[in-house]
Amino acid sequence: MAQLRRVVLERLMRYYRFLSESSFKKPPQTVTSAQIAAALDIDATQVRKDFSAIGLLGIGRVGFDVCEVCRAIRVQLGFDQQHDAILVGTGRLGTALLAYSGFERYGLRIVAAFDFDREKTGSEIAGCEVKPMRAMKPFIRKHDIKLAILTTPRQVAQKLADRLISTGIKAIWNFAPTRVTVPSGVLVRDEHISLGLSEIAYHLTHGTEREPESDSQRQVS
Amino acid sequence: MAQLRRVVLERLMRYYRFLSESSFKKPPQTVTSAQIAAALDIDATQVRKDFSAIGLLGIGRVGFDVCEVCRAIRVQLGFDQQHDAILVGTGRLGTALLAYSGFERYGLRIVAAFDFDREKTGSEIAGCEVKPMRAMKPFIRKHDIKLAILTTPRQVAQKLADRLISTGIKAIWNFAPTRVTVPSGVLVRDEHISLGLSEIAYHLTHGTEREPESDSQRQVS
DNA sequence: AGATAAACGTGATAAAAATCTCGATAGGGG
DNA sequence: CCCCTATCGAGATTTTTATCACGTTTATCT
Repeated sequence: MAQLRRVVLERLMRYYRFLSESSFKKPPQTVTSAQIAAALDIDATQVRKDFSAIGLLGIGRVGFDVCEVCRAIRVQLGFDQQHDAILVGTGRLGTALLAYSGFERYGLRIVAAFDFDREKTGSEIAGCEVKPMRAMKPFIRKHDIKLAILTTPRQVAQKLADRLISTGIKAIWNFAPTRVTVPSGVLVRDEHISLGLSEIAYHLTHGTEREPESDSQRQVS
Repeated sequence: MAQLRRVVLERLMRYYRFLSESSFKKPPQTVTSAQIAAALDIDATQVRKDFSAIGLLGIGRVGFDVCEVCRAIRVQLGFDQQHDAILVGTGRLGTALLAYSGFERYGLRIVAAFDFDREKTGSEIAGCEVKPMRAMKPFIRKHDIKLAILTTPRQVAQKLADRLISTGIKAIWNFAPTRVTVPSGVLVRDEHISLGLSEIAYHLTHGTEREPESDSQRQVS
């Protein structure tokens, strides 16, 4: 199977969330591409193409089996496998992520948190132990951790990323408000909330006068 | 000037952050498109095209004036104007956003927070008063608020969005883990962190075997 | 001053993403 | 049983986004 592109992965996630939350799991447990398309504001053809890309076939006049779709997405995105992660930086955002229980359904479990601050180490946040930074390297090695969630201040983000990678981390989910550079073979996903602000500020500043050709709902993501 | 597309706005934000943080503001205060390109992993031509789109011209053999670039981006993205926002839902993520002081430089100020929880109302979070939900409508009207930051649980997000819009809100920055549907003329920016998880989980599950055609650094977002 | 080279602006081109079109398939009603 | 139509699959097309190619501008060196 060909490499799935990022846009496809993100749409798969959207389909998955929609189908998990929706009432389509009641009998007859089928959904059409048009229904998904309408709910998520995506073209129906696009939905079918994405499904086709992960080997899902629908049936004419019926649609797709919801359970089968969810299962296929789980397999593709690896939600069935348990991924243990550590979190680095227990500021407010780090704390919020530790407390968020929604990751478990995607196979993600945060097994430890690390911080420089002596005041914090030793305590627990949302049932997760906060350890001192010097304990990080042995912990990663011992538990063979592959993913780190970076929620530190901007100034130390790159330095910590380097440290994480030298210890064997293969993916970094970066919430620090700066870009992090990594060698090939390691994945970084920068989650800059400030990018969203560019669109919002622009919209508020330049008013609502977009081309009025469409009266449909306006949605971005 | 033509409508700027979302990808362009996001890149402008990245340029702005990079130039604000960087040392290019020292004399001679110039930067070349190639320098920006290298730092942000964007093609240099793209940088020049984006600058050209907001009316910025560089000079051959020199590059661009850093101050002028920053000013132009600020003007385009409206960072010079003050945008007052309210925050709805003072859970952990809401609290983290209230405490984040980085928005001010983009002209965004959170002037009040609202919550259903009687325990929280009346208190202050990071210097921002938490008010009861029934005070929301009069507050929006009185202060002519145009932007709301939505950090509620999934179940109430749509209902509150509807309420916000009926009161005159023109843009919603949605951090609730669900999609929010709005009428035309209102902007929603959904900030789903779980979308990032799709890419990370896929990478961890399917290993690092991407096409090895490029030995450059791997960076997304 | 003229040669040189770094950097720009922009039209042309390529690649990626989204959308359209249409023949095929399969339930449901007569 | 056969028609009708909702739905699918996938090739063709369009739109958007990114990259290339190349002529122009401008500081620096001799």
